[in-house]
Amino acid sequence: MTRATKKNRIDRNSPIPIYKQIKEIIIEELKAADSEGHPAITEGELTRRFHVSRAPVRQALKELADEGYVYRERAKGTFPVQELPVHPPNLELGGLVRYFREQGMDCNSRILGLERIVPSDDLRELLRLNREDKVLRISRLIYLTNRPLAWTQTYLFVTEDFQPTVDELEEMQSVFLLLESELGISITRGDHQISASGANEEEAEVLDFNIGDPVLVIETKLYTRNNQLIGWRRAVNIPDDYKVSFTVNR
Amino acid sequence: MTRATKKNRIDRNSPIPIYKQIKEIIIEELKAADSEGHPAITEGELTRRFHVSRAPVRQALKELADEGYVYRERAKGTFPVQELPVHPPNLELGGLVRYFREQGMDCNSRILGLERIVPSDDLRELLRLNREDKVLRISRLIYLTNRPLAWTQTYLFVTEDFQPTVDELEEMQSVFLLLESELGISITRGDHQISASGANEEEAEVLDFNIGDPVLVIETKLYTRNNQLIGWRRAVNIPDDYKVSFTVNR
DNA sequence: CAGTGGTCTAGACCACGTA
DNA sequence: ACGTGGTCTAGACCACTGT
Repeated sequence: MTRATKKNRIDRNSPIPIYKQIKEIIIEELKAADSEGHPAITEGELTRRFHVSRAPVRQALKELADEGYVYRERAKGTFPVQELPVHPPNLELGGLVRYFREQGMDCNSRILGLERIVPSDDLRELLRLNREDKVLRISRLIYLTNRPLAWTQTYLFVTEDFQPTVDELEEMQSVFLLLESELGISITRGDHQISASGANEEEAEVLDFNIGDPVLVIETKLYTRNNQLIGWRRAVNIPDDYKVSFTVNR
Repeated sequence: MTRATKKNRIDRNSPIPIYKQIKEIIIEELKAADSEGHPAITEGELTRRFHVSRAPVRQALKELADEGYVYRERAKGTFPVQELPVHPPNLELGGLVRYFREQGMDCNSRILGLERIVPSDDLRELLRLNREDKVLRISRLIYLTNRPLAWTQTYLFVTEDFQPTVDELEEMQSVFLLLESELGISITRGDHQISASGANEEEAEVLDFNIGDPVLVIETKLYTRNNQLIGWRRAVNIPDDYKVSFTVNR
């Protein structure tokens, strides 16, 4: 720590829980640390520093460990991970365009299609729909520096009164945000399946790619908070620019 | 619940923590449930049933939620997820062969190469090695029903006295298990990057595939428990049979 | 209103690592 | 011997949901 004034106070009147405040403070300090020393955070230290009990301190450290900021070793201590985790939201749901923009990259998207259709047999079966049910289909092409990056097709089983416009969708950058603000439905779980295949004719045309050239396909089952399967998405990605990265801790 | 005798007792003398015992019992009951009713587990119910305090019950339910067995809604309750999670260990580290075998599938593997080599410049830089350092390279071809499924090349920076034989490796099905039992080093974190590409000449030959046909490539940085980068792995997978699947909860 | 999960307190005992 | 994180107890108050 290079001469930094450390925050030693928790705001007990804040609506933000104590453990979250502690988390934020620690993340800030990890970022500020010049990766030289090994500040070795301990529970005792934090309880004394903030005058709180162990529970919020433990919850903070637990979540930091889960998120890859620190690792904990019994009887040794809690240590910062060298490279702080970055989270390209490859597999988060929505918000890809916004993420690239935040990285200062030239990224935008265009809605290719927006309609209510009768789903294919496979999709109807997957979503367990009746014969007469229709789904909302949103087809979106995402560009990075003016070159196609990914083509996503999202199918949602929602009430007819959810009628987003193309403008709204391009504005919001994510159907899911719109779903949340308009219907109060949030998508909180995604079952992803990643595979590689050769671009078919349609995909090649949309992505301005060659037929048969390898593309990365991510298919996702979309679930609401109460774990109702509400939709499905297929994303076809140009592999040169689009890679999925993430971390698995054991 | 179809007339099942419920376990209502925790073994307080067991070395297994209470919350884990509770977790196991709940998982069993979720599996046994005929997916009809919605047993709605609550904290109060469990504390009364097992005569324990809230802490272990909360820890059990928290982990079950993290693992996708249940979801929790404030002021409403804790509810089972319809489809119980399955965990194909695509991205777990090692043990792929064992997994397929447990599924009753005909899966085996062959060691194609096992040697200590001077790493490429890229790899040396990635692992931050000195010019004279050597790494252990293990090349393994995995078959499913006698057809090539995946080709993995694992590079580990370990002391010279770790000298596994081909037999040991084919026996153990995973270098990582061997590492753990021989040197006490466990690999606990993997940073994965997934992409698609066309098979190059070498990959095509090894996998008995066509040059340029799409393959799924998973490159992984391997870390020990103290988050030391100890190795790197490149897995080239036949996409018809090998898909990566996993769940993201928010 | 009673019941739920979310947060917090102030203690306790333990296994394990370091010195 | 001492400090660490892991587990547990027995309370407490809160916001929110259902009736």
